Amino acid sequence: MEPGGTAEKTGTRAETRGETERAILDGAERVFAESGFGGATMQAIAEACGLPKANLHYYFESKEKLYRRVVERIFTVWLEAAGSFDTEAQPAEALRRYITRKMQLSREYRYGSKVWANEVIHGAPIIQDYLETTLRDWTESRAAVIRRWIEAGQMRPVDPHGLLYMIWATTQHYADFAHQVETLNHGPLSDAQWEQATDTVCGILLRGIGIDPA
Amino acid sequence: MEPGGTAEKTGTRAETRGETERAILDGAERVFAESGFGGATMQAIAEACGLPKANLHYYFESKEKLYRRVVERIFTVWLEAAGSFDTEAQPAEALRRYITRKMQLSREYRYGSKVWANEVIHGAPIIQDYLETTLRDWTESRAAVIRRWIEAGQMRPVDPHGLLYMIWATTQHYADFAHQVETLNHGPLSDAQWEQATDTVCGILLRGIGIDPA
DNA sequence: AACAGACCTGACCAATCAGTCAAGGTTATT
DNA sequence: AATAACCTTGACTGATTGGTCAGGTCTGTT
Repeated sequence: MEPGGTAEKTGTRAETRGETERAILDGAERVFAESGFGGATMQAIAEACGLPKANLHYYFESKEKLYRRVVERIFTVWLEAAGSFDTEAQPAEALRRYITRKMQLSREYRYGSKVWANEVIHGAPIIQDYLETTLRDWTESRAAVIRRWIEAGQMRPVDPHGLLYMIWATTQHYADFAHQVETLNHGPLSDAQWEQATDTVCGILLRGIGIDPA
Repeated sequence: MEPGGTAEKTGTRAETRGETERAILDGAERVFAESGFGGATMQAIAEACGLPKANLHYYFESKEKLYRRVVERIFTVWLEAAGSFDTEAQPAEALRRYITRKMQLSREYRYGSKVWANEVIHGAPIIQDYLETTLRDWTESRAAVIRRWIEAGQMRPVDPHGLLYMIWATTQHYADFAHQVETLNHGPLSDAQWEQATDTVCGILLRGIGIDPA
């Protein structure tokens, strides 16, 4: 069989390696999301990405190291989602963009979101350092932006952290609790339903902080 | 040793049995919340409630049966929290009461909330039937109440399900993501901080649906 | 006091898991 | 073509797990 394990055509060593690693990460993300860290088995991850179990240990030292990489990946995606806070001066457009983007990510990376939720629920045993450094810095800088908007009279005075938590909670709910939402909806959300959900979240949150959505 | 295992004084058989069962359920709730279903071990639960492992199997047939009882317990508590929907005619007071109560429950039953979140994240393998029957019925009846409020012009027209999801997401966030919140807060939330968080959630959600909080 | 039935528990099993390893295959380099 | 480095994998292992069970203890009843 080819070195890549799957059927891709030959590339450079580095390319092939990168593809294999990503395939493992994708499979692991889904299995960790569906079973949790303790419930997931390396065998199940191996089957999810079509590789023999021993091969996983060749690319990732241990189950824990693999898990850490999965969590780091979704964290990075989320951090990048908040460019709007820096580029937009007006809270209305900035927040609408951020919320919309987070809703997109909930639809696109539902497994990653679930893995993160799992990790935090269990007390963040693996990524506690990220919470205390990167996430804390990021949060404080965005809270400062919100505070400036309030001082400039561009929005109603609310606790910045409380507002951020509400944005995270409401948008990630559509990924983490997707199963519950889909059960109550008698099936997956359609494109139109995702758009409506985004509108509802944006509308309530923006009006809630005293901004009339155009 | 006494029949109750722990040091309580003798009571009737039924009383003692009830107390032991509750002690096991409490310990199991915490362990399941901290480690997930797959990660939790019967040994850890046994230690959490100070009973030998074999004793657990005397009171609860299997790990799965015990888990189910834990999930059912928090579900029941939540269902009872929504009396305000029935007794209050005005959306302002009804919703404020419901949100406040849910925030209280997030503080008081943080482990139960986490177990529920875990279960739903993993696709509700154990309590799918509850989602399709009890929760669905409950949700539809509350959505109908919200629709009546909208028709009566007592609140801005929003998707009732979307609003319920936002209430659940924002209130349960303070239980499920308590670890993240506490890390960013440099410690557990004080009484005053819980009150402020409740005010922020109530204020934004109520204004968001066009109700000016008195 | 004696009996029955409920309750308790240390010791034990079969199954499963993360991780290892040695042997063989493939690719790049000279 | 020869060599070295990299990759793949079936088979194995020590440790852990959920669950069992036989034999003991305690409680209520007669």
